[in-house]
Amino acid sequence: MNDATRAPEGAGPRAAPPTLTGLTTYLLSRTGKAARTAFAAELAGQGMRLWHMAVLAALADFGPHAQRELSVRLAIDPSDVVKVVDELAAPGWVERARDPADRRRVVISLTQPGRAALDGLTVRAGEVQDAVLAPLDPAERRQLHALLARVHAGLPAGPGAGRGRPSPP
Amino acid sequence: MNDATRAPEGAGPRAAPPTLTGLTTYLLSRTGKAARTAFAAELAGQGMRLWHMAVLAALADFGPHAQRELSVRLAIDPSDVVKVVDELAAPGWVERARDPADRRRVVISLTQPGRAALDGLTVRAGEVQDAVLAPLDPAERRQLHALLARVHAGLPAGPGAGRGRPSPP
DNA sequence: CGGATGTCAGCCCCACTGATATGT
DNA sequence: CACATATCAGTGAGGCTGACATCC
Repeated sequence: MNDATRAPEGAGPRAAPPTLTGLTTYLLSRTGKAARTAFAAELAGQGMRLWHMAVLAALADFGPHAQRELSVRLAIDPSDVVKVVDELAAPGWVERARDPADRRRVVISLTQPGRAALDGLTVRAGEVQDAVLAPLDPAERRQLHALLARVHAGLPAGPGAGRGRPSPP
Repeated sequence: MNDATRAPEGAGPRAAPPTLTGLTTYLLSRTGKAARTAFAAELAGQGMRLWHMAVLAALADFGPHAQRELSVRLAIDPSDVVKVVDELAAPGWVERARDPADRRRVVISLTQPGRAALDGLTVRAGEVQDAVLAPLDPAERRQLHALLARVHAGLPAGPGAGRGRPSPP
């Protein structure tokens, strides 16, 4: 913002620009990406991806879902749900079954091994979180969590909702 | 975590799983992605991308950079710096010049139009941020910002740092 | 609605060129 | 000083992945 025409080589060449770090959304995006990447790497070691855990969590918390319900709840594209469920069904962590009441619907439900797997993943997630939030003490972590929860609750809707996607006529 | 084997379909089919929302890193990732996506959409309307603004900001805050310095500071791959600088140079927002002292180095500097463009983008970013942080009052926003700044400062390093990049011998 | 396929952007790795520094 | 070698900056091509659009 001033006449910083000098190149401050000795003044920290790897510091991020204040113009960016002054934006909370930038920090949000950066830290969020770091957290996501770190945990994705953790999952990759077990041949899994983030959506896999998300689906397991949704099934554990809310019981069986139709695939479309999963896509709505997790804000994931319906096209992509197929593969994720496929890959979760292969090791037997979820099961596809026809809804007895409405045989058109395919209901996905969590199996016991699936629940056990989710528990393991949750532990891993906690470890990664501990590393990411290392600079904060417990009280601050609770504070951060509470604030983020409110921001998260205020988010419009799924993935394409942040964009200019008004209700179609 | 408990015996939530009941399927509360009628209890909010678009609520996120508590197993996930209980993780601060999940909220971080989610809100961060929302912020990033929203602003990226804003920039897309002007034919720009996020890295464009990042480069402009780095140049404005710290003065001219060699491309490699940009790549280090912004944690962006050197290969990708080329295109970004290319696209910023096209409208005349930045200028390339060979360093006379070391002709390997190409020094990028911000032009006046570039600075003006950055100012405009900063305003847009503020608007998007205002929308994202709508649920929080000013004091809470400051709190959130301070916490995120500390987390951000504690992040390992650039892009490949989260992954398995041990120190070479 | 479930499912398959294709496109597009972002991120990253690698190989190549030219300039510089270093060693004999 | 000349020449060979190692090192580093910039550049381009390509691969992998996640998000989204389309069609059956």
